[in-house]
Amino acid sequence: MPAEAAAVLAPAFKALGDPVRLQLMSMIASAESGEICVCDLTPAFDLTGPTISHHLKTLREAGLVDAERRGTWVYYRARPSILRQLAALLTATPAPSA
Amino acid sequence: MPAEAAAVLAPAFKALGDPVRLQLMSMIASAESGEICVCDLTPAFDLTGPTISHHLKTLREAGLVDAERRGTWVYYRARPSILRQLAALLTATPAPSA
DNA sequence: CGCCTGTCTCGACGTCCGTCGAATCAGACA
DNA sequence: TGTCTGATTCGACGGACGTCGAGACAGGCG
Repeated sequence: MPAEAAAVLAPAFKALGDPVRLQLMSMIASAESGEICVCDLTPAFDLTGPTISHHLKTLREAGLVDAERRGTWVYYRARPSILRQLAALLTATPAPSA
Repeated sequence: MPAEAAAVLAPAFKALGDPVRLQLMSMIASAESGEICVCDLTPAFDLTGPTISHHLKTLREAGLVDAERRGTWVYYRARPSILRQLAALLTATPAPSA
C-alpha cells in the first residue's frame, strides 16, 4: 500500500476510532428507512447536542455519511461505497500464501 | 451495536487511523513469510526509530499485531482474526432492505 | 569481557481532539 | 412578524497524540 493511499484512507478509520462515532455510524447505517434524524441520535448518548453535532460533522468530513435537511429536521444516511472500500482493505491485507 | 461493543472495537479503528500505522499494518499483513522485521519497516519512513517503535506498540496494544524477538531482531506478524472482525462490522452495517 | 547493532523506554514539546456553554442559523407555525 | 424548536457554529479548557533526542536494554561477536 502506497503512502498516498494510506493518507487517504486513514482519516476514515480515524473517524471510526471514537466509541461515540462508531455507535453513531452503526445507528445510521442500520436505520430501517436508510436514514435517521439527529433528534433520534442525540438522546441515545449522555452528551450534549453540540457534541453529537460535532461528531456527525467528523463523520461527514470523513465521507462516511451524507446529511440532508428536510424542514426542521436533519437526516443522516450512510455511504456504503466507502464502507466497502475499508472492509475490502481489511480482508485483503492478510497474506493469501500461508 | 451496544455501547460496550463500540468501546471495545473503536480502539482498533483508532489504531488504524494514522497513515503511518495504516501503512505499517499493510506491510506487516502482506509480508510474504507472514512476518517482517522492524529493520525492514523503519527505513520505509522518514521517521526516527523510536517513532516507528511507538507506532508498533500502538498496533500491538490494539491487538492488531503480535511481536516476537528472535536474536537481535524483532519480528511482527498480523492477527487475521481481529481484521476479519473489523471487516465484518463494516460490511454488516449497511441496511440490507434497500 | 567490551563493544557494536538493533530495539525499546523515557521525558519533553507542540498540536490535535472531545467536551461543554453560549450564541447563531433554519424552518415551522400562530 | 414574532417566537419556538431543532441543529449547527464558536470559543475555551483539559487531556491525549505524534514526534523527537537521549538514554537504557538485549543479544551477537571479537
